[in-house]
Order: sequence, then structure tokens, then C-alpha cells
Amino acid sequence: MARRPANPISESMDDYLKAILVLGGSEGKKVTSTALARRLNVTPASITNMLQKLAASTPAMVQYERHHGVQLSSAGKKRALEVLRHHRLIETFLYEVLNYPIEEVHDEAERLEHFISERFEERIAAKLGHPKFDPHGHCIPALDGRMPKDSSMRLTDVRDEGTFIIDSISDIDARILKVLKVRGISPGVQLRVRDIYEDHGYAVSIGSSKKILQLSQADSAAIKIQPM
Amino acid sequence: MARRPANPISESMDDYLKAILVLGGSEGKKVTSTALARRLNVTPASITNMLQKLAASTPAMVQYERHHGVQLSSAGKKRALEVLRHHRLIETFLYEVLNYPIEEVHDEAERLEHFISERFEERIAAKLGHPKFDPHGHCIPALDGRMPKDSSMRLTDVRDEGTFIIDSISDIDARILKVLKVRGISPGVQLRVRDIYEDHGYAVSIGSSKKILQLSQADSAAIKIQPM
DNA sequence: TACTCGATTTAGGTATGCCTAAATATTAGG
DNA sequence: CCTAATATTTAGGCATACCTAAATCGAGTA
Ligand SMILES: [Mn+2]
Ligand SMILES: [Mn+2]
Ligand SMILES: [Mn+2]
Ligand SMILES: [Mn+2]
Repeated sequence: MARRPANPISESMDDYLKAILVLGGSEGKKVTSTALARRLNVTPASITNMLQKLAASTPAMVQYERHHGVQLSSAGKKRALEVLRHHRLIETFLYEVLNYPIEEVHDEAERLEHFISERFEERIAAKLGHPKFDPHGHCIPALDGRMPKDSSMRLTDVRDEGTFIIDSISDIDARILKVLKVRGISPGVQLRVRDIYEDHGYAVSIGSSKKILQLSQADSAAIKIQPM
Repeated sequence: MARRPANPISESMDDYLKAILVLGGSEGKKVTSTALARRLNVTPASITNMLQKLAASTPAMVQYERHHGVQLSSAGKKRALEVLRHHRLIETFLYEVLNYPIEEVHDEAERLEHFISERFEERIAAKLGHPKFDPHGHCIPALDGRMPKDSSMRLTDVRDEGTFIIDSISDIDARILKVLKVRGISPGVQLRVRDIYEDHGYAVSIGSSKKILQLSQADSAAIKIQPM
């Protein structure tokens, strides 16, 4: 499709950059081809191909040394944050303005993030009052690309009983998102860890409720928390 | 890009179908390759190529006989109306909800129409109260594809002085759209033809104003009217 | 009924982005 | 330090959608 060449950065390139940003964390750790391949659902060969292109573009979008992983360059990071901002603003918009069920916002945002204009971005941000967080609890990069550092931890790293605040829920798996929603597990809610089944999930309770909920390992892996 | 193959109808195919619908009018007249090439800004060779594909697909999207133009099949018409509905709903949404200036809605809609889900379509339609017309005065196809027959005429077909109601303004040229907006020319407004300069435009007045406005031929060609 | 010229199609090529299978490089275990 | 298993890259292909240049078609005129 040679017909939308205005911007030299393609939809695919954006998805790769975003994946590198998320997998590399805010510290910008090196990301392996295999990790990218798994996340983007393409073969490792395709990853190599795209990484070569991203490294060769002007300006370079990544630093890439074969067999040793990739990192975003500053141009790549800027672009990735821009797309991430689109994604999270759109999710917030779908949820707040169009009343989407929480588990449906991600897939729609994943597509639209590549096609909205700067004007669209600006207008929905204004309509939403320039929100800082999306409905999953993830923070939305500012226009200048700045983003407060994330101090949350994974529920699956918890080894002792205790009380926490739910920071965010992973938006990737709609099924899990819906299961957790039904059980009242969402960002900002208080979560008490009652029992730990090594690598097989947790028993928790929500808010001041005494009711014990069993979370599978997969469910638990989707949850990030803050100590109270 | 082999990665969004879920729907066998590509973005490009949609644009071709929509163009055939609009150029062929509601009567479904045959459309020439050249007309399509001009409208879609591609070479005639590319048109031939795509028409062959559209005719060969199952179900066939067009009836096409080489050297003799194309028409939409019923499947093609259904699809074209679906995309046109997306387009016009999005334009209305941008205008009404996101307060876009009228001359900016078209380009954004032209892109987004291909990427919104049925849920998005349904939600914005509901939010807008299931509108029948877009902000340019064009009617929005219903969910089932039905659309009232258009009884408007072109301003440029007017040969005698007289009074009309502005039916719609072409959304294709943002510059003209803005010029006309500034002069108060928009759908629903009363327009009086004061003078006719054969193929070089019109002198008109708006509403009950006495002020004479000079419209170039290009400006006039963008306006459709109804007799009062 | 031919001719001619504009319209249309065919042929051959480019760029993306993806895939599979066959190398090859890295790294961890012995 | 060597080797085997694993990770990664290279090579060769496919599909989409576009383009230019070279045929070819067909409608209107002589
Ligand atoms: Mn998301
Ligand atoms: Mn995406
Ligand atoms: Mn439009
Ligand atoms: Mn379009």
C-alpha cells in the first residue's frame, strides 16, 4: 500500500516501537527478538527484518546489534510514547465518552491509535480534561512525552499476606479483564492478600469485604499493586 | 501488510467501491476507468487491476466488462453503503461531539471509516441520536443500507434567477468548504441566484440579506440546491 | 467502411511486510 | 575450552497495491 506515505513511519513500525518500549520498561533495557516475536505474533525472522529497517532509518529508531537485542533511540522513544499516548487516550475516550465495556477498549484502540490525527488527539484530550490515567490504571504520556515513573509491583511478586491498592490491570487479555471486572477488581480498589499458592495463584479479598476470591496465576499476573 | 486479513475486503477495495457508488449515482450508472482514476488519484492501469480483482472476488463486488465500465453488484453496493455510513457518521461525530471545523471533518473521516468497529459505529450513532444527515447535508445510509432518494440539483445547472434552499455542499475540497462557510453558505440556508455568468460562476445572496456574493465556477460546483 | 486518437488494458517493476526453511552465532553445561 | 541446544539471521517466496511504458481497443469521422 504505497498510498499513505506522508509519514515515513508505518503502522507496523509503530507497533514494533511500542512493543520495545513496553518490554524494555522505563529504564530502556535491551529487548530480545524472541520476546518481540512473541508479543507481536510474528516470526523471529520478521522481527530481524524490521529491526534492521528501524536501525537503518534516518533518524535511527533503535540501536540494534545483531544477536544482542534492541533498545529505542531517543527518536524511537519519542515516537513510541506518542503512539502510547494515542492508545491510552483513545481507551479513556471509548470508556468515558462512548461507554465501552472495559474489556473492549483495547482492541479498538490498538487499531485506531495509528490513524487518528493530532487534531483528534488534542480534541479528545480536551474533552476528557487531559486525563493522567487510562481506565486500566496506566498512566498516559504527556504531550511532551513525559511520564511519571511507575512505582507499582506485580501481585505475582507478593510472598506474604498483606494489604495493597490495585494500581493497574493489564489490558492485553479481554477475557481476564472481564473476569476481574465481574469480581470487582479494578484500579484504586483495596486488595488484601489472604493466601499464597506458590505459582498457582492467590486468595484475596476486596475492599472491606470478607469474601475470599480465588485468583488463578494468569489472573494474578494481570494485576499490579502498590503497598498501602 | 498481510496482518489484518480477518476481513477479506481491504481498505483500498472499500475506497474503490465507495467511489463507484458516488460516481455512478443512486441509479448505478456505469462508471469509466478514467473517472475512477481521477477521483482516486491513481493511474488508469491501477484501476483496471483493481476492477479485475473486484469482479473476480466471491461474491463479485462489481460487474465489469473490459472497455465498458463498471457497476456495483448488490454485494458491492451493500459494502459501499456500509463504508459511506461510517464516513458520514464519523463526520457528524467529529463536528457535533468533537467540535471540528467543518472543513476538517472529511479527511479525518476518510481515514477512520476503514478502521472503526461495528461497536464504534453503533455507539456514535446512538450518541448522535441516529442522525439522518451529515454536516455537509448529505444523507447517512441507514443500518440496512436504505437511503432516501436524492432530489437535489446542482447550482451549476441553474439557468435562471430564482430562490432555492441549499441542500448540501461537497466535502471534497476543504478550501472551498471554508470559503463557503465564511460567506454563510451552508445546508438549509436560503440562496437567491441574482446573476449568471455562463460557466464562470454566479452572483447570489443568502437568506434575506441584500448583499451580493460572487461565487466562482468551482465554488458553485460544490453546491447542491432544492427549489423552494 | 476504414482511420485515428483517446481510453483502457497488459506487461513488467517497486516497496511493504509477512512467512518457512536453512544457515549461523551465542551461550550454558560438561 | 568445547559442544550442543537455543536464539537469531539469511535466503527465498508470497500477497497487496501502486507505477510507467507499451500494446490494444473502440467510437466518431471521413
Ligand atoms: Mn490497551
Ligand atoms: Mn496498534
Ligand atoms: Mn466526506
Ligand atoms: Mn477512505
